[in-house]
Amino acid sequence: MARQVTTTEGPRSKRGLILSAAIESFGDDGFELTKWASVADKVGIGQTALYHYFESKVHCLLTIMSTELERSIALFEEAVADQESPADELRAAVRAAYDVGPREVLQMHILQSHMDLLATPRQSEREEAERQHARELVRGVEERWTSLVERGMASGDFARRDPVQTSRMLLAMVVSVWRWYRHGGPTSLEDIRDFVSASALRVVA
Amino acid sequence: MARQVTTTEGPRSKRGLILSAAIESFGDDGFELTKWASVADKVGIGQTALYHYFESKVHCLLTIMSTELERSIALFEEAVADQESPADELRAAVRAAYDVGPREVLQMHILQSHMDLLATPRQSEREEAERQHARELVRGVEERWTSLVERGMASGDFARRDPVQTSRMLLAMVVSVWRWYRHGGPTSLEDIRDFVSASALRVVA
DNA sequence: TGCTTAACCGAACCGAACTCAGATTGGTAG
DNA sequence: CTACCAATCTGAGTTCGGTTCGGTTAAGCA
Repeated sequence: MARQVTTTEGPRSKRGLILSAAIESFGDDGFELTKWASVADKVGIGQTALYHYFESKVHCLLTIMSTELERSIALFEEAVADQESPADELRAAVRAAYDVGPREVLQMHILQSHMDLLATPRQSEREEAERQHARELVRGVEERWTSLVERGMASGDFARRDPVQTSRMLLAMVVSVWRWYRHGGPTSLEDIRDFVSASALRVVA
Repeated sequence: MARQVTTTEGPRSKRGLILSAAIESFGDDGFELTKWASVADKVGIGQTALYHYFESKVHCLLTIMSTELERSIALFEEAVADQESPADELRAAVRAAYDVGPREVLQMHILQSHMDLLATPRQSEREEAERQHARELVRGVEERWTSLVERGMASGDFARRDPVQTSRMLLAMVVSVWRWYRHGGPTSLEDIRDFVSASALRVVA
């Protein structure tokens, strides 16, 4: 019964507003705790209007996750390019990972908290497509970190070890922050970034 | 409207069976995807009988999380005790973290996937109590790792850095595994344990 | 001015967690 | 052996929130 869901953005589309509202609610209160209807309220439309833009609450969540993954990859690519050494690449990658505003903090938090949603297939076609897409992006992130590590090992800058496991450790350190970090909290992102950066370099040493 | 929920185990109590069934379902299929009623089916009781043992589906989840946290702490304590050096303590702690059977793998997976549930208060009193308890246990885990790190820094075995941030990095590496590891998968827990152990030592170097 | 279609809505639907008002059952005291 | 109490369990609802149905409104455009 494939519902009609607008995929191209019209001029008076509220898709962006819905996404922003959802990111705030999902990020602050949690996905399960936020009522889908409350997102509609925040935007100022009826609940059913949401289904003009997203097939379901989960579809909206998956969209948020994909968006954030795409942004992360883009920033990673940009940061890593034109670096002198693998060590510089690693530093740049970590720096890029924490080059975020309040909104991206929430998005990363949402992403990390619902990663396991990507593991099991979805009933609806559109949701499943979005899930596959997000999965590919996650894969892309992992591959980029792994190949960064491999470059470092090849050049002799990093110690030779299993590059997949190594990149997993690095990624674990980098993303773990989003589980507890809150914008405006006691620790600054700069401090975190520097600490993670230094730790990461020691892991590949 | 506090419902009567048995807290002491009677001889014909099915609490343990329910927990086992729930761990399997929550772990394999995910908490949100498993129908609470299906857990009742698995045990062979009516859906409503569940409420004799747990106030809600979430209460059951929180109980599983607390149980696993208690087990982890106990094993940590046992492992760390009587070690020669802080480095040995660290090795022992990592070893203990991966000293698990199939059931504990699922429990750790469930625990890690729903950590953020501990962040926001619950409506029901009993759920809230269980949540606070789990929160305290998490705090306990963090404190133990931090104090391990502090001991190492004090003795000069570990480099002097922020012990809280350091322990966060270590913990991130150790627990990140439970997000992707599945019992019977391609990588053995021994390999993982050794790799994490070595990486952890480099982080504190 | 009519036509198309993105955008929207009220009312109804439905599934799954949960409540209610009792019924069994097994151990135990008399 | 019987009466009784507490633990254990149940079928029949209720609730709540995401979702569907069957349309209406309004912006852009020939």
